[in-house]
Amino acid sequence: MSVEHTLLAVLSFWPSTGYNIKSEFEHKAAGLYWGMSYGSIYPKLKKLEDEGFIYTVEQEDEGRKKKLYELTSKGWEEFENWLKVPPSYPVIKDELLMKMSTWHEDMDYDILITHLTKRKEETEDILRFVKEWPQNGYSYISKLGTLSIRFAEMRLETELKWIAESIEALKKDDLPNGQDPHGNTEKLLERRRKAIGEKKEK
Amino acid sequence: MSVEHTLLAVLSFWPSTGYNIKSEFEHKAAGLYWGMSYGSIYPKLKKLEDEGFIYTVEQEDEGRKKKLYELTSKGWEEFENWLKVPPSYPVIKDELLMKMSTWHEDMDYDILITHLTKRKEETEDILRFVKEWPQNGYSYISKLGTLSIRFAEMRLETELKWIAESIEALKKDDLPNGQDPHGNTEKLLERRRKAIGEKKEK
DNA sequence: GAGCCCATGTAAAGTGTTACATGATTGC
DNA sequence: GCAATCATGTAACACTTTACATGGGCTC
Repeated sequence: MSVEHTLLAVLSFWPSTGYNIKSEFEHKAAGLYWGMSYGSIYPKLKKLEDEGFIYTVEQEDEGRKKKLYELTSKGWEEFENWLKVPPSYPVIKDELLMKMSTWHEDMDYDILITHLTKRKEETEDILRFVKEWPQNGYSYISKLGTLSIRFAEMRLETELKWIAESIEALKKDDLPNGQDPHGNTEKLLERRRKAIGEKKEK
Repeated sequence: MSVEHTLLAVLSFWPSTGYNIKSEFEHKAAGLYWGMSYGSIYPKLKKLEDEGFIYTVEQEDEGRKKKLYELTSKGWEEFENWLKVPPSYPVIKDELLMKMSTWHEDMDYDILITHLTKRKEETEDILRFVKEWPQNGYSYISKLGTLSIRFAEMRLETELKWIAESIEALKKDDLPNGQDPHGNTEKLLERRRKAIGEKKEK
């Protein structure tokens, strides 16, 4: 029931519309929140309303009609009970790590360096945002929110450090030794060459 | 097509069975890989075989009958083309951060400390595994695999550092100031109390 | 009046997990 | 002989995204 609880959590800050929730999640703040599409948000909001966790505060004052949702007492209770449940361990899907750790020696390292460089730029962008966010003067960030953001900051900085080290190592071809007790590196290259019918280069 | 490519990547190391792939992913190595269930693995392997990316090497020598899958030349090609595609930015779903940043001041901090402590233990377990893995003498880890593991190590150590700092801050009630230009903290507590009909404590 | 952002919603397609069924072999 | 592990597979369910439909207001 995680999407529902995320919605309750967002609504705990202040009453919001479905559209608004989506935009809040758009810049998704470096892993603090994760994205949701309208296709999940609107039906879930309706469901939460049907079940009595939230209610609509119709708004028409600014010309546009929109549906503001607010938590009911049942909604607050559900939200707070969810807060008390020990969180499950985070899931990280990092394609770069997957690719890097399955990269093989007949594949040009330069392409990998390109991937790392792209990642570096993206991470720098997010880090810049994360650093400015708690000082922009208008966003609401609670004391504990600041602690969470501190984590994002530390994590992103660690990542940049690792990227720099990795690019260095790749450029100098100064890579650490792996662990290959059964000569797998060679076997892999042989299997590959046999399969694609290539003769050994170098 | 990400699950498919993950399967090709795993098979690039050596021919494997569906069962074997699942076990490889079981300890999922700190975010380097992510889990898959039999319900995805077996149908996808069949699909990949039908499409000519992998083929079966029937095995019956050890009593048990199992289906070893190996990459075809088309499979190697597809795998390597996938390696060349710039990876998308990682998705992190961290419920602890979500809960922490939406925690409010009428919720007992002790529970949050419990969550952090649990997370600390889980992270320590994984870190221990990650550190021993490249030195256990039997696992195959390529040079680039070692670099990836280095990242996992750094990330986990950063996390532990942040957890320690956060627990300290919570215990001493020495939290950083947030950013609250519109008095949202108070508004939130008022909305909540109004909703659940509680009078202000403290 | 064209294009863009605000705003709500749905149907179909895609993707994945859970739970079960089945059966052989190994270790105690 | 019984439990655990090895091994393959599927059907039903859950969950999400994609793509579309709709319409008002704002700005140039």
